[in-house]
This record gives sequence, C-alpha cells and structure tokens, in this order.
Amino acid sequence: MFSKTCEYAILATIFIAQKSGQGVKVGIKEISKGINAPEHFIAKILQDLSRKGLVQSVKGPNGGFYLEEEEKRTTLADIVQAIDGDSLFTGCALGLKHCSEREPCPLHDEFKVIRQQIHSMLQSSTVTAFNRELIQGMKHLRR
Amino acid sequence: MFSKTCEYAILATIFIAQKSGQGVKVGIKEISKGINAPEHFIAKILQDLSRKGLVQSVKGPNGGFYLEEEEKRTTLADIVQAIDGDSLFTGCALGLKHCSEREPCPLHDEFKVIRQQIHSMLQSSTVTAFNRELIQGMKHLRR
DNA sequence: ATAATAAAAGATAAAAACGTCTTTTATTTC
DNA sequence: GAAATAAAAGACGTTTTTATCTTTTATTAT
Repeated sequence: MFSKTCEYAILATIFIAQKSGQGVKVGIKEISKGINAPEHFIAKILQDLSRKGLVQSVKGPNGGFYLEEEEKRTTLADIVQAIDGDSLFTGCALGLKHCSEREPCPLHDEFKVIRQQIHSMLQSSTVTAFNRELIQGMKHLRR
Repeated sequence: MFSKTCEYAILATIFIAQKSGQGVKVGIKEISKGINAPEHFIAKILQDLSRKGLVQSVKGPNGGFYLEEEEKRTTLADIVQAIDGDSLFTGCALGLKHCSEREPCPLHDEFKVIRQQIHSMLQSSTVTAFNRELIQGMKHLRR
C-alpha cells in the first residue's frame, strides 16, 4: 500500500504531532524509539519532510523536531503525496500506463471507487487527529 | 498496491483465460506480447502459477498455457494470495506488526473497511469474467 | 571562545525486487 | 529416432528500496 519509507514518515510525523501538542520538541532518538524504527533511516526521512516543509527542525542543544500550527493540519494524504507521490491516488491498479476511462483495465471501474475512499480517508486525517487517543493508549504507533 | 510480479500474474492469467475461452493454448511469446511484459520474467511467474495449480502448461510443439474448467473460476484474490501473500487482506496499513482490534494503529478502523472492499472486489472477479469485454475491446490488458 | 548537543549531509552497504540470458527437459511431428 | 518446438530450470545482472555509519554544520550553554 505505502512504501516502508512512507509508513515511517506517517508514524514519525504523528509522533512529533503528539509531542508538539504538548508544546515540546523531540529528537530523532526519541522518535525512533517511540515508533520503533531505525534511527538513521528516519533521520533521512525527516530531513526530507523538513525540506518539504511538513515538519520543522532546529539543530543543537534543546533542538529537535516539531510542528508549526499550520503543519498540525497536515493530512496523511499530504505525507503520502510527498513521499510516495500520487500513484496511489491516480494510478492503475494493474500498473497499466494507458488505463483510463476511455481504455480501462479490467479493474478500472471498481478500483476507482476504492482509490477515492483511500484518498478521502487520508485526507480527512490530520497528523494531530490522533493525539488524544494516542495519549490515552487507545491507539498505538509502535511497530 | 500489488507487486509488479503480481500485476503481471493477473494480466497474464486473464490473457490465458481469454484464449482458453476460445479453446486454444497460448505460448509465452504471445502472452508477453499480448500484455506487453518482459518475456522471460513472465515465464518465471507462470512457472510459479503452474506449480501452484492456477494454470496448466504443456511443453513441446503446440504446447503452451491454458486453464482447466476449474481454473477458469480462479479469482483475482486467489492470484494475489498466491503471489503477494495475504498481507494486503490482513496486514496493517502502517505496517505495524501488533496492530489489531485490541491495539489498533491510527488508521486501523478506517482501513479495515477499505481492506475488506479490496478483498471482495478481487474475490468477486474470476479470471474469465472479463473475456467478453476484452474481446469486444471494451477493456484492455496492454501496458 | 569552547565544549556539548543535535540535525544535515554524504558515503556505503545489504536486501529485495525486477529483469535477462543460457541450458535442460519434455513433447510432438516428420 | 531426429529435428523442431516450447516450457522448466538455473545462473546471472541491474535497479530500487531499505538500512547503517561517518563527517559536517548549526546552535546552545557555559
């Protein structure tokens, strides 16, 4: 569904969002422990998200990652778009380049509906949307 | 969504199904041209599908691939299961190993519905289901 | 200023996915 | 039974993805 990189990106950003909701920055070590993912790998991913303006970072003591108010309204769809591109939202289920309304693959019509549902699921979830449930232990991020 | 191998497997099997509907066997060259996929690669995939009893093959002159009556009722879900396993049908959207009703990830509830829809879409499509539309040019397999 | 901290950047490596080429085996036709 | 055909099997190569390690740069606190 998503690449591993994208899964990590979503988990890490939700983790940062949770901390940012509490007004604190968080370092890579804590993030990687919090979501149980390889430290250097998610460092790379966060560099990327940072460049793309989805998270903020500051170097040095008391540095770390956090979200601006605006970034707290980032949706999971935005993250997927940034990391995996929009193939999940627009691509053919069978990987046909020319698949379209005019030249549909066998799954085209059925898949169109599902694709749309996936998109709206991801678009209706901001990265902060899960803060309460995560803090209360009703939802989890650890792999 | 699916691995490339799985996409090829689905396309190739639907192609064979179409020919088998016309009572003829079909060789790898014709299949690979028909779905515009690398010849040796789909040969491997078909070997695998053959071992798993999803397609039949015979060697030598006038040999090729075809489907038994029973195999014409193979569903796309069967193929996905055989090639990619059932992670698409049962796995967590965010790749969490322990994600479950008891310990759900943030997307668990919403994704459960979508996963189920994907499964039933694939289960309700047999490999022969598209024969008519393919022959009439209303659906396509070429990449 | 200096030392400590933490992210950024770069290099490298391991694993998996994807793809190609060659040889072998089975079958058919002549 | 020899030649031709076509899949099976095996070896090999490339690319992408995933992961790790090291060095550099920016920031803070002393």
